[in-house]
Amino acid sequence: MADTPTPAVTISAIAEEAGVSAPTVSRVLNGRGDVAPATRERIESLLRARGYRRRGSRGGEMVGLLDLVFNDLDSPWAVEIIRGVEDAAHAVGSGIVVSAIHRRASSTRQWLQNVRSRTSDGAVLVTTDLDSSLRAELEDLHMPSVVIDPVGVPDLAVPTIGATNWAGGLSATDYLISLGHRRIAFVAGRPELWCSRARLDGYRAGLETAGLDVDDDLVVPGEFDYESGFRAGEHLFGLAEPPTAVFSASDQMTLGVYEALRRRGLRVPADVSVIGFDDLPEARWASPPLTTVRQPLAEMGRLAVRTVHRLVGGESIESPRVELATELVVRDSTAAVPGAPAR
Amino acid sequence: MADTPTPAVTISAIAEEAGVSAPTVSRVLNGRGDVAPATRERIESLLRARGYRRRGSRGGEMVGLLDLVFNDLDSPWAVEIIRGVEDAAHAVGSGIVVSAIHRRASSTRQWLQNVRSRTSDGAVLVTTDLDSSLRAELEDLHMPSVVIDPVGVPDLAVPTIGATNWAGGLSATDYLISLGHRRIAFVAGRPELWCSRARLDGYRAGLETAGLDVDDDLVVPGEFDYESGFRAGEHLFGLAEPPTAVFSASDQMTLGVYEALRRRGLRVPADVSVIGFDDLPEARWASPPLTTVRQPLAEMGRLAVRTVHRLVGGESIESPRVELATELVVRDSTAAVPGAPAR
DNA sequence: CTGAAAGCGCTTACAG
DNA sequence: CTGAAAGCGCTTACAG
Repeated sequence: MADTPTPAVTISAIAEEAGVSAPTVSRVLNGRGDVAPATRERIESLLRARGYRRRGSRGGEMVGLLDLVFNDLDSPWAVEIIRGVEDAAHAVGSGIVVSAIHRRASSTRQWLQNVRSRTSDGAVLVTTDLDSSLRAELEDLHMPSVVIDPVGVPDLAVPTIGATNWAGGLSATDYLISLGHRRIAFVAGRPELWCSRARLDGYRAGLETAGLDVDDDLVVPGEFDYESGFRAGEHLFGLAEPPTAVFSASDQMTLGVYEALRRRGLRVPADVSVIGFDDLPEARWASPPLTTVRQPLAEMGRLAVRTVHRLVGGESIESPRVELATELVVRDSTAAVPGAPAR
Repeated sequence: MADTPTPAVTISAIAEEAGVSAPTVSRVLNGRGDVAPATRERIESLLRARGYRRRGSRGGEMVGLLDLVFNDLDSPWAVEIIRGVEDAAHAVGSGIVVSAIHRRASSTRQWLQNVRSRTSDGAVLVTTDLDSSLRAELEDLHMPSVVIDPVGVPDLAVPTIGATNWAGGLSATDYLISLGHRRIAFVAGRPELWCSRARLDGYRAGLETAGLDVDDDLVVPGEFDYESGFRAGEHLFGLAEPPTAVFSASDQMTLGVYEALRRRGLRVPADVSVIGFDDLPEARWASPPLTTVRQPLAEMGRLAVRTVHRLVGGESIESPRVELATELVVRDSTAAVPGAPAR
């Protein structure tokens, strides 16, 4: 996607290639109705193929705009990323255009049209699942772009930025073990995403390294959201032999676990220790404040901007994927395993 | 700020007025060094006064970009507003450029420069305190703009959108009274902001209407953030005669109150009822889920976009300020006052 | 439906 | 330091 600065794609270049005059191409671009369907077709595909972008009078100059694209904006990490991206973009004098691909088919077209016409210098995509047709359309825009991917899709042709999910899973589990816990449950994330798998594997590795068996009853599915965390908590503490600690693959699920525990009259951390993943602001404000594995989302955003910027400047990127370190943040939701008192 | 579409401010118009040639103005605009200081000065002030904006070849056409400006992005309502603004902007085919005025003097200049050069069609400002010099500079940009103001500064020359803070304060208090509470504390917000005053007055009105005295010991200062809420909670429940209910002027402070109560071993809502203000996502995920006064932030964002759009189109706005209704959202942090048992 | 011509807003050498 | 001239990318009547 990071094509080297090719000889300016202008309207007249396209016109020549299509065997028409410049005004005709202009008409197509501006959606005027009076163009023969066949001609329009030919010109449109050429426009796409060559990655035509409006540039006004001043040549190939940068326009000082970066697109920041989310699948949708409800994700609780959205702001964290926006903050990092805004910060880094500001530092290089760029503005960021944030948008969400609202997943109605019709508006995707409209959205692409908008992106195309604002001709920003590059794009940062934040997305757990870009479907492949959309991906192709994005390529047609010929914008240098990088994907921030807190959840890990390591198979793109585009540079990707993630976090060390496996190591995060390991460190949380290690910590719980160091506190004396032996029955440690894991609430997993959306199973189709790589990061879920990596966090789970980190958890398993932690147990195995300590010589503990992985008890499949203590590994419960989740969807990353509050509700599934709540259900997981209900299930786990309905068990004949409940865990003494719960590690969940997202902070949101952990908040659901809190609520399940509260309803059963169990206390964090006196009765049960709990660890989350992400370190969203809500982790700090939970009661008790939540021990969690921090994902450096803002930093990932900053790196993404620096990376697109290098692509815009024609540099090539050495590694197609880089993962930033996660870090265990210990707060008040974890404690040594309760002595041995029957609960 | 909403000037009617005047006869195109072009480089040559400015040149003529300044008594120089167009290339000279162009040089000033592009920050070339080779312009006499006096000339540059004259041209710059003319540029500002006329509200010059780069437009490329296609005339006064709209560019499909709206600036969305925050003081900074840590405010927990930022995303809510972004979501509403993005949604409405998307609907009219605009992109939104999100930025934060990082409050270092130097970068404000830089930021204004960026805003000027991207020539968006209008601006939505979200801000609790714009200092007046910045306000003046913003006016120089000659962009139609509206202020979203969850905290209420009703003295601007710009259309403002807020929420019914007083009514919200009243409804929360009423509800607590209806539950049988008589000792109801209020944790106030930043005292210099109008909204804080309005919420406090709503609380007072609620008590007075019910024939209850306002006990000044139960009105404690806060700053809207978690920490001040925590301190307020510590204070309130260190009192000889603590309240049976606490209403705070923000959800964040309420989460601080939760933590203060938890540390004292008091339960929500069995021992103490608690109400917040804002209805941020964290309210739903608190444990127990928080009863709170909802501020329709996304809706305020949508309305802001519709309003700038009308200004861009040259329409005039009937009311300089509109307040959207707040709404009490009852969840699990409130209950009838505990019978009479000594605690 | 399409092109030749004129025009617009801006910028870039070039000369002084 | 500044302007006259040429040029660039694009669009707008106008004619056919």
